[in-house]
Order: sequence, then structure tokens, then C-alpha cells
Amino acid sequence: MNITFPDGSIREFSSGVTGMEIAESISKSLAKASIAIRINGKLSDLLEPINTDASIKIITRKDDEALELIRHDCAHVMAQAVQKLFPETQVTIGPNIEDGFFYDFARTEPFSTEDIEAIEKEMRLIIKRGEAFKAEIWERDKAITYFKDKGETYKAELIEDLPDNEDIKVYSQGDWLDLCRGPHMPTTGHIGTGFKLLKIAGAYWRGDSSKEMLTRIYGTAWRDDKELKAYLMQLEEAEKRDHRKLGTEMALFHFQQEAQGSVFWHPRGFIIYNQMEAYLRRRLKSSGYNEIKTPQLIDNKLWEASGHWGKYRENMFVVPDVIPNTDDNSSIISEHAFDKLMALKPMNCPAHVQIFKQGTKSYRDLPVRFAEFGCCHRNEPHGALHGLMRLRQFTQDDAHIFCHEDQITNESVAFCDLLKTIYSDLGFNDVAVSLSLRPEMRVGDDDLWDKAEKDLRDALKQTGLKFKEDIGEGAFYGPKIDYKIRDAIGRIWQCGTLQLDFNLPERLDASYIGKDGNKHRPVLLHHAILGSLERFIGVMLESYAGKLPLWITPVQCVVATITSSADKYAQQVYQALKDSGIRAELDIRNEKINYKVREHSHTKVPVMFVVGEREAKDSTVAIRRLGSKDQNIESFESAIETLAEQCKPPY
RNA sequence: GCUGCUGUAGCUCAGUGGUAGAGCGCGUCAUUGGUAAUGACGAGGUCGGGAGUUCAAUUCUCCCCAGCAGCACCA
Repeated sequence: MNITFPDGSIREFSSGVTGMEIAESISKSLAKASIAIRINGKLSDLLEPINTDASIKIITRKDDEALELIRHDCAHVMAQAVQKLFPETQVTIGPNIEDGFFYDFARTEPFSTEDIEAIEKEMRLIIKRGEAFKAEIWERDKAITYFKDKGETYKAELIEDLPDNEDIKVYSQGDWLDLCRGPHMPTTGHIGTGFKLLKIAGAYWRGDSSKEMLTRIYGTAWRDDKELKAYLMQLEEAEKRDHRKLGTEMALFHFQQEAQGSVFWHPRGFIIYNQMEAYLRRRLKSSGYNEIKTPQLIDNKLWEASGHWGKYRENMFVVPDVIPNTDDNSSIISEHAFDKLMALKPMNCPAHVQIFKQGTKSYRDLPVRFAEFGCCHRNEPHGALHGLMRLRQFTQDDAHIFCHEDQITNESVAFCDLLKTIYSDLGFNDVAVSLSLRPEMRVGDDDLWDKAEKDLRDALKQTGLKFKEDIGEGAFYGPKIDYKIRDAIGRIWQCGTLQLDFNLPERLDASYIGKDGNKHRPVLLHHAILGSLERFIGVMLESYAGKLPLWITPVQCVVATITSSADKYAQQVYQALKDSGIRAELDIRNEKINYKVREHSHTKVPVMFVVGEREAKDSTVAIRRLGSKDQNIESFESAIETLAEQCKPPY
């Protein structure tokens, strides 16, 4: 039997040889270092017998796969520890995730923080014992009976649902065992000490909110303590740039319970907001969009016609169209309140169609491009709210293109280019793009979908954007392209989107007169680039750790005095800054320069002009940039000129 | 919405069955200084809301609200 090694060399072994034996045949040290084996590309146990010719790769701790194995073994050890300490607990599933693992347990009592510490301690004991992982294939019925007898109903359910052709594999470590596909490292001792349990949370059985809630324990695991420490440090760093924290520190915005899910923008924060909006407005205008503004509160009839009432109602704020009762002794709204309902708009599309529908449109008018900074309200579940990232009131940079089918590709290419330009202006060049294709439930015939999907795919190819395709993820009304950005804490945020819609023009009866003199349905392209202005600002804050690009930053320059004798000169410099269009502030407080520098550094002011008697005498400023220890002395005119240039928006 | 944790001064947090404390911030005064905290003094709290247990509740119990983490959701 021939075994092919990664370097291409081939050696003969007798049938049934294991990875461990192969490793031993090479060197003792390799055997010691090896933790798993790839057999014909498939990651397997070192003790897995190899019965036919195969190409193999011995995996050691240094390989990328090691983390995967360490984490998964760690999950098993955690489950063992939990059942040792809390025998009444059922185990369910425990997969790897990015940077770690979790395991879901079923028990009546939740785990406490102290429990977690105890579990971790127990895990270290198990690892110290270095028990061997042993795989066995069980009869399906035996496995089901075994787990049912043990009271492990979740495991039994999992086995029952495994496909018939799949082996039921069970791994044991010491006196504990678990259903598992594997592979595992040779012993629990191979996990090492670089792991930590992080948090407890609830999670639904099989990810289904109608099923029972289990207790999930999250952990992280690394090759060694050093890697673990680095990861924990990184978590701490990410926490520091949480946009909610920065928002308070930089005096940008706040939230309060009377308006949960909506932002109170403070003066400084609203400068950011306005800069972003103004920039986008310029970009959209020169790309041929006409800006519009549509109503917040719209009669239910339109939402019924658009289909939102049927498909989106649970996310809408519904308002009765009655005058509230002013008599304190009776109910605030009358029994007729529900005769006529209105709703705050959760989306702008139906309103845009209304504007399109005014008057008669000719094919010559197409494409019609509308853009709106549309303020939307969505009745999000309380648990979903998250700072600026998930709000109940937010502003979409929403646009709709009404066009002919032949214009879809061109319009899509133009959009992709615009989006790329804007993202790049804002400092995001790493964008994950996905093309979502037809779902099972859909409107429109297959020919139309074929064409629509091809149009979007062609557009993406033309713009050279890398993308993946998600089958079945499209909206019921058409395929879509999603653009996602990763924030500092590693969360992925969907920002931009381009959606083809065959449905809404039909539902709302939008039409244009074609060359043939007959009415035709336009195709509707929905799109957003930032998605939500608020969310994008949140992503920006985290991504830049608060140190926003100069043109967006609320206070671009602070003029700070060293002594009060420079006050008059500082006033002049400050005035000159303002005259140059720079957002400046003057700090002539009776404080030491150390104090002023520290304070403005904390609020992330990018540039300080420090002036004392020397500068006043020479008409200079001492320029101090955020994060730099150095200072440059420069004449104040040229300093302002340079700064004004640097403060210019990218467009 | 579900599970868990948390809620004390503007902010960050300590603390207790006998109605509260620190640091920062804020105010006043002194200080005029050279690039990430000058000093002193002072003001500031119905301890998230409601109910219960108790002679007495910020502390214990229950309910509600909000925040946080995760899950579910996210046209």
C-alpha cells in the first residue's frame, strides 16, 4: 500500500497503518508533535487505520488546523467538566466558532459566574490527566438507546436525525463519552493551557426561537498562553473602540430610555452626520440622482397595496388616525381608533413609486433616479437594539431607479462603481460582496429571474468586485447584491445593497408609455450605499477608533493658549481658522497646557494650535497632532492654509 | 421577543438591614504655566420604578422598566 507525502515522495506501508505509526516511522519527535492527519485531504484521527493508497499530511501544533482541533477538544473537555460538576445537565452540541468554541447545555438552573470558574478548574484537571480520545463506531439503535437511557434526549434526537448512511461515531475520553464526528487530538493533554471560558448566554435548541432555550458557554482556546493573552488583549482593545463608549467620550450623541432605539445627536455628533450626508448628496447629485423627500406617516392603505402590511407589519409602528381623548377619565383613544390606521414608514420605496406615478412617464424619461435621506421607523425587538448599529429610527441613503429591462446592467454597473468610490473615499476597501439568488418562494417566472441574476452577475464582473453567490437568499421580489463591512469587534455589518424588484411596480401599478404607445411596467432597482447613516457612522467610529478623517471630524482644530498673555493673539488665530472654513475652537481657559492637551486628546481633536508668548511675538503656532509627541512651529498663515487643504472633503 | 447579568452623583465605580462613599467632571478661590492630570475649598444622590417582609429596606422578596451579552430577528 502506497502512502504519498506532502513533498510528493511515496513510501510503502502495510494496510491498516495509522497516522501515528507513520509519524513514528519518520521520527520520534514528529510522533510527539503530531496531533492529527489529513488523509486524502480529510482531517482524521492519528489512530484512524489507512486501508488503501492515500496521500497524507501529518498535522502538528504549528499547522493552521491545530487551532480547530484544540478548540473542538476543548469543547469536549468542557462538556465533560460540566457533567462531572453538574450531573443533571444534558449535553447538546458544541461546535467551533471564530476564535473559539461553545457548547450548549440543557439544565433547569442557569450557570453562575462561580460555576464557570469551577468548570474551568475542572477542565484543567482533565487536561492534566491527558486522557486519550478513543473513537468507536456504534450501532445506530444502540447509540439511541444508550443516550436515551442516560436521559440525554437531545443527543438521541441528533442521532435520530443523522442521515442513514452516516456512521454513528462516539468519542470517549476517560470515563466520559460524546457523540462526535471528530477528529480529535490523541489526548486531552494536547489542548494545553491556552484557553479560557468567556461568557454564558442563552441559545435556542437548533437555533429555533419556538424551541426551548439552552444555556450556552463560550470559550476561546489557543496554542499557548501567549496567544491567549494576545487574543484577550485584542478583545479589550475592541471594547475601547466601542462606538457607544466613544460617542459619550467625544460628546457625539446619547440614548435614553424614553426614546429607546433613537439617537439624541449632540452638536459635535451632528456635524459628523451632516458631513456624511452632504458628501453623499454631492456624489448622488453628480451621478444623476434627483433628491426627494417623502412623508413619515402614511395611510395603511398604501402599506396594504405595497404588501408591507402583509409581510412586514410586525416591524411597523402603527398609529391610529384619531384625535386623542383629553378627558382623563376615559381611554385616550376611542373605540373607533382602529377604523383608520396609519403607519410610520419602515421603508421609502412605496412613497418613491408614488412620485414616479405622478403624471405620465415615457420610455424617454427612463431611467428615473430618485434619492432620499429617508427617515425610517422599524419596530425592532428590544433585544435587537444596539447603539447606532441597530435602531428603531434611522436614516437610509435610499435610492430607487425606475428603468427598462435593458438598462439594468448599465445602472447596476454605475451603482457598483459609485459604491466602490464612496467606500474608498470613506476608507473602506475591504468589502465582502454577495449575490443572493432566487429563493423558493418568489414572484416572477424563471426566465425573468435568469435574466435578472445574469444582469447583476454581469454588472459585478464588469466592475471587478470579488463576490460570492448565495443560492436561495434573494428577496421574494428579485435577486440582490449585498455589501458588507467588518467592524473593529469583528462583527459584520450589512451596509450597501442593490435589489432588483419585479413586484412593487406591479403591486402599485407604476407604468410608462413605451415606443409602441402601450403601457409597460418599469423595473425597480432599490439601493443604498451606507445603508443607514447612523449605522455607518457607528462603523466608522469603531473602525477609526474615534480618530475620524479630518473632513468629517467635528472639531478640526483647537487653539489653546499657554498663558493668558497670548489670549488676544489666540483670538486672531481662531478667527482666521474660522474664516478659512475650519471647524475650530478656542481654549483660553485658565488651565495648564498639559491639561488642555490631555483633554482635547481624549475627545480626539486631531490638531491643536498651541500659542504662548513666543508664538504671539513671531506670529506662529506650535502644531500638535493627535497621537504625536512632536510639534512643528509654523507661521500661522501657512499653517492654516495647509490645514484648510487637509480638511477638504474627498468630493 | 427569549436566557442570563447589571441598574448607587454628570461619568467610571466602591459599599451597607439603622436613609451613603471614591476618583474624574462641575463651581469658587489661588496659581500665568511650554505639550496627555497645578493646588485648596465647595456644591451635587428619594441608591431605576412600584409593591411586599421588617420597628427600620439603597441592602431581603416579588412585579415592572431600562441597559449589557448572547440567541432569535434584521426587505
